[in-house]
Amino acid sequence: MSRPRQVRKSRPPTIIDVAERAGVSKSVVSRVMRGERSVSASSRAAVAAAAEQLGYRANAVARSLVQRRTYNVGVLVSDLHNIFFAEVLDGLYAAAAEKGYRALITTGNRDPAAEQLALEQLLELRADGIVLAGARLGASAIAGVARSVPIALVGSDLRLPDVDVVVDDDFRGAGLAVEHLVELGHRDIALIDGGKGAGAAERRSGYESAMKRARLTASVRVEPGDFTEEGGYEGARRLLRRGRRPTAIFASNDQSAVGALNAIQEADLEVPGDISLMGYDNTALAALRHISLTTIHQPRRQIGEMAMHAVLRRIERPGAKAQRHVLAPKLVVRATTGKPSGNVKR
Amino acid sequence: MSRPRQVRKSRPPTIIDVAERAGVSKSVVSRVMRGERSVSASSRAAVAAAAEQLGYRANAVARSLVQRRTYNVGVLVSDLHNIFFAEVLDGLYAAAAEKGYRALITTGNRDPAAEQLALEQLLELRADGIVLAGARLGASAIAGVARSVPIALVGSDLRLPDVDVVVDDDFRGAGLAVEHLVELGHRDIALIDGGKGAGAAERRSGYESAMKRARLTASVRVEPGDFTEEGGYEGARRLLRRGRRPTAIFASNDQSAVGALNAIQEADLEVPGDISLMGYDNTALAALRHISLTTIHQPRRQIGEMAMHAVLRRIERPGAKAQRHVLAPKLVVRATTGKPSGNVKR
DNA sequence: ACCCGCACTGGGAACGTTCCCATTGGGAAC
DNA sequence: GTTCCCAATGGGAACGTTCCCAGTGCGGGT
Repeated sequence: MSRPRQVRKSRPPTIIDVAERAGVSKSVVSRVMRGERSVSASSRAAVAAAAEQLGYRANAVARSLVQRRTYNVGVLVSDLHNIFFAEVLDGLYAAAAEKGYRALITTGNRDPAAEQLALEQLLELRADGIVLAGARLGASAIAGVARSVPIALVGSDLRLPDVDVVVDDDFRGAGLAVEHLVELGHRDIALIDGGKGAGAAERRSGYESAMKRARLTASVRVEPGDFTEEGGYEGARRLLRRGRRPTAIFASNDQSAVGALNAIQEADLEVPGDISLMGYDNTALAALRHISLTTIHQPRRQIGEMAMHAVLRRIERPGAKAQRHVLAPKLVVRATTGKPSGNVKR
Repeated sequence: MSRPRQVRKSRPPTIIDVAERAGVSKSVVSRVMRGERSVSASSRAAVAAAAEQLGYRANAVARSLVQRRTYNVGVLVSDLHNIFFAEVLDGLYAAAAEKGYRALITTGNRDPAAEQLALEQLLELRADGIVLAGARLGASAIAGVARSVPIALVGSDLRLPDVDVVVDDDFRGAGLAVEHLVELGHRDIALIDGGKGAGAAERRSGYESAMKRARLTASVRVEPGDFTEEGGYEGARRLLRRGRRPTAIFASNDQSAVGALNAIQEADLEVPGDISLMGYDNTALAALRHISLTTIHQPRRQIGEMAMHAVLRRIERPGAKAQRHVLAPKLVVRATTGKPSGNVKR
């Protein structure tokens, strides 16, 4: 009368195990799990009890297969080190959860080949939609994917058919920065450029255009940079060395503004006493009390939310057209900007 | 003779579509896709061509169902804003990719309930293993999950059966900090504590123990803090206000060190001329030229790699026992530490 | 007493793979 | 020329769900 030894490594319980234990058919279990009504109270209770006892957990893989959808939205982030994306991810997450989807994050670690691979994997996993945050992928690669799955872009302003794009209005943001400095009385405002970085071109032309509006075309100065601390440092050093030095520096992002801050202090100048300084992005860096940088805020969380909404909308209405969403930046005044000092002739 | 209008929205091609077009059976296609040999060169070519033409992409969902494994490792990160985890994720990713697994990141946004939910979802997705990075989940919740899937912890030093843990040796790291300061000649070394933060307790006792070894028990001073900039600021202010001020401050993490730096400068003291300052973690913050903080480096990337290896090992050898892995921290000397000034009596 | 409708239930097909087994044909070995 | 083996192939079952359709039984309206 020896019982058969249970040798097999126990598999997770299935809907059928639950059905047997509850004394109903698998259909009833399925209905209970999905919260359908038209199940008698007694069946419902029996199923709930059985599931609880067995530690049953729905198998999303099987469900996805039969439903031909996963309720997963893939998010491909170019760089998890970039604090900028953290808050965007918050928005993406929140928006996905609200509509019953999961966001799954992957990254290519700033390597285009790895990014391409990660994208491919998302496709194999049959993500219902994809958000590309700061992707370094080629336009053709993106366009190819866009034909088979709804896709939204954050942080890169490619204009492709069937691709949603969510961007901050960088042109306007740069304008806000210049206007703030002009209002304080600055006329000599230099820009430390962002090179090929995302949004750098828009920020540059926003700067130039605002300078023109303020009739300061003559004092426009664009110093090369690359969105890094090092680039900001070198750019500022060049600006301070040459002839008449500007009374204000507008760095294309916070990172390079911190580099510039360093160069300014090394030159024994005070901020904002001798020179005003602005950044862009309002990252955690700018908020540090020790730095306290006046900067332009992008509604990062909202950017994430909009991107997710765009994708979900096209998942649920396959015909819908992709759009371009532009969000408004905001000025954040902190301690690095002030009136120009009197000892500079005006 | 009207052809039937193709109404159905085109589904992604399956292995069967490819088989028909290539004129072989689905089995052959499957073998080609998996790179098995024992397929004739001609079949292989025909399949490759057909797949290419149709834009076929393997369906990971169906594969996972039949293989009863997904080759996904779920990574639950408590807080994507914490730059500390970015590099850990690099390591996790690299290690996973190397062994043919994918890492899927999710987060609970520092909310325990949301974390619990995210964990549940990972389980439903049938992740083959799970890494919890800085999780705020209860020990019992973790222990429960650990019975059904290999799991590794990073950043929280819970001792649970069947759970791998990877931690930096914080006790030793704090010792390194104190030893560095003692070597420079400091005797009055205060600690700004990390409260309940991860690793804070170990760092505190490491500090106390190292002070004792240096026969400086009498000058041990532990000032409350909480790993935030604000906490560091307030802590340093209290330290500077009271009686004899320390010649060196060791803040439990970089964030609070930056706060302390601010308080020190507000008090018109020079670093390291009047007072030396150390942090812990070697975050990007510490490396900023403008801050240039002497600190303790944790091998973050390696932490990630080890955690992933631990999980993969137990995925592939289900019997294997979980372990506790302790990694060695390293001293990084920058500009905020120096010899104590002469005008303080020794 | 009959029929209709409704609430509830159960069984089978399908989702797109992989895995296993059976079958085929041709070349090598004798 | 026969036998044997192996490379190559094809077909069916299985994975764990959902969805659809066909019952079943019971109550109420006529």
